[in-house]
Amino acid sequence: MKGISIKDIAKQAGVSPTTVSFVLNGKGREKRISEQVSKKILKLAAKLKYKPNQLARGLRTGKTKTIGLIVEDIANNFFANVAKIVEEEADKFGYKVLYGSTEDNLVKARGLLEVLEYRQVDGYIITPTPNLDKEIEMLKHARKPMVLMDRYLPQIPTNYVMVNNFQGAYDAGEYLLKLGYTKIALITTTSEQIQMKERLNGFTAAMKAHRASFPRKFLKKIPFAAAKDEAVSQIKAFIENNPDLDAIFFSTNYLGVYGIECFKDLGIKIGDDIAIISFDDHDLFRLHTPGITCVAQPIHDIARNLIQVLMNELNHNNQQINQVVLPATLVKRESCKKRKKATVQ
Amino acid sequence: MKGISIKDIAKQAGVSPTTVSFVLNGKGREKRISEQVSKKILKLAAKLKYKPNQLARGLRTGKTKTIGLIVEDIANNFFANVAKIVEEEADKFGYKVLYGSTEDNLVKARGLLEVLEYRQVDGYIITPTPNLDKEIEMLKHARKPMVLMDRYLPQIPTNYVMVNNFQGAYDAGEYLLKLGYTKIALITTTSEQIQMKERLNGFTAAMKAHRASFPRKFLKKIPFAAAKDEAVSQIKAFIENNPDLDAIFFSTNYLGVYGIECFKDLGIKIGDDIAIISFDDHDLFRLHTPGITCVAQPIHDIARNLIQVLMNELNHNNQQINQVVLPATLVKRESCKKRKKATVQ
DNA sequence: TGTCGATGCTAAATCGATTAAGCACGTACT
DNA sequence: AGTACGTGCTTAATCGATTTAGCATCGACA
Repeated sequence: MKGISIKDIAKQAGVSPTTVSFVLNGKGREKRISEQVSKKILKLAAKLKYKPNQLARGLRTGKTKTIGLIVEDIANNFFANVAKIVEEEADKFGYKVLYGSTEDNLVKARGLLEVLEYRQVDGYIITPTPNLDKEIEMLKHARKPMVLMDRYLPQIPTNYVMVNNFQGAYDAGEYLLKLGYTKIALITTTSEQIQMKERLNGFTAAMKAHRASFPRKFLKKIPFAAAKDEAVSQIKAFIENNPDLDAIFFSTNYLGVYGIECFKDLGIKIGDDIAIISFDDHDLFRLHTPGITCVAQPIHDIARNLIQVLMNELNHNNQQINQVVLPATLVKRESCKKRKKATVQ
Repeated sequence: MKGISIKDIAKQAGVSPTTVSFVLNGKGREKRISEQVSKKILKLAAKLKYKPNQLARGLRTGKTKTIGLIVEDIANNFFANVAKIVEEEADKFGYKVLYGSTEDNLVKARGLLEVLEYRQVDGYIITPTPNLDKEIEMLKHARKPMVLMDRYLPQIPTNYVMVNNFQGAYDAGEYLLKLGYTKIALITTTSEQIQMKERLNGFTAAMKAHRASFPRKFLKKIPFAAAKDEAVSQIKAFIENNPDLDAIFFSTNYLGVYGIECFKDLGIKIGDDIAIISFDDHDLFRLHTPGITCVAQPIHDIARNLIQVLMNELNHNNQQINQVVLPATLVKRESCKKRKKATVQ
């Protein structure tokens, strides 16, 4: 039942556990263990299928080779995809991943951080919830390797990897204008988090840059905490109260999904009756008829950079801060068509 | 930098580490530690923000309170959703989850199992890849708490939690027949895994039960290893070569997604020109226009049962085998309409 | 003959918790 | 007075690996 330990090998080889440890850690030469003894130990280890107990090793070395991944929702398309690549990339460096979803809830995030600390993870990849500042500050102060994703905390300089939210939203806004749309709404959340602010800013900037009007009433904020049904009915009401709209930009994937649901229920034809763009890509957007134009995040790059930045911290413990901002890509599909009269060239 | 240990508390409280351990483990009464001392220790622990080192605890007790979750693909809708609930449920029992994706690849699965063993996970939730029999057998032999999901290995009696694939596929087939479709194809994979076989069997059984014809040429198997583009083009070719088809049942979610893509490319109208049903539900299916009828798996129930079965093993180490088969639900949407002449009542 | 250095290995402490065994003291009971 | 028992705590071993310090042995060399 119990596993083979270094002691078992030592006994069978007629040497001390120390020697076994040296050899199995590749320090045979350095520690001047003879070739014969080394070979014997290596053979025995293979024969007995020795598996080093990572708990014992971790206890002694202080390194668990584990990283904690805190996402908003592992069942969400975007986070699930990032999680997958993160796991693959971490594996290349010999690290395993413990994950958890916060639902963007501060209490859950605190709980996760606490558990990860208990478990002595070596580093953290964190999607911060609102008001997580204190906890992040503490991790930073404790010099724990850490990198934020999807958003950052403006008050605290830390490593992060994100998409360029401003540019993505700007491109979306500009694209709609160039196609000739003039009455464009932005549907976003009430969340005060930086990524949402930047999407709002990017969109507004595009409107300004092209001297397009963006009246207050064309900005709809859905309470972040709203359950799905509530959100859908608010979006429906907004659409019905603004029949003159010709385009809508949804600032995040689930709002886009809700939006599609609303149009479906209301019998409004996307692409013909109204143009839409959503932040984030999704199978649903690609395969929907009509296809939904979107601002896609570079998921592979995000995940790879997350691990790269974290490994940098883990290995060199340098205090240089890495802030990676990756470009968003506007993926054009049929939900936005060229209007007859373009107002902007 | 270093954390507070039981020794630090002991020193400050002027007692031995043993006493501290007893109190913090709630064994104060049982071990006859006085109220005063208990209180003092509890206060100190709170004040110093003591976090027990799970490595040390695990090393001593042999329990890591960690479970390994091996899925086919964490980025896949179905697995991501299960993973989320698994994490939540495990958390209720104080367990954390280490995950990994196999891509249904034997070598990757072996690697994951090895790493999980190194890390001394207490139990396993496994989506077995083909030919993983030997490894599962070994885990079983070592009496490791384990439960399989999504599929099982017919040769090895183990715990598992699955949807009723036969019934799900049967219901789908029968439903199409009752709607009046007569030329129904099944698109599945070449995978020989049990869940796929049972879906095929269920579908065929429905055809037989209603004396409907199901010619060989209406069964299309897409090589499991096929990349997405290859799979899509094979499905396209199949559809074009069988213009007389009036309905198709896709045996798994990604095939259904590919199918939708094909129909979109080919300009065939789902619901009007052809009826389709897919196994597994998906946002995409719900929000597609027309909505895609599907055989939904009870994701919450699956995840809850997985944890329940595993906790049972972990706590009682009983050798009773738990095999849970949960009902699939046919979710009716617009991709299947009633034909004028029904051939079956 | 004595010292020095290299060679090849080992003893023992350590990481932080758990836990079996037991010690010292006080009280009660015969 | 002596025994027994209950109370309240401690000592020390243990889990399995890593790592520092150092012990023999041998040959070379003065």
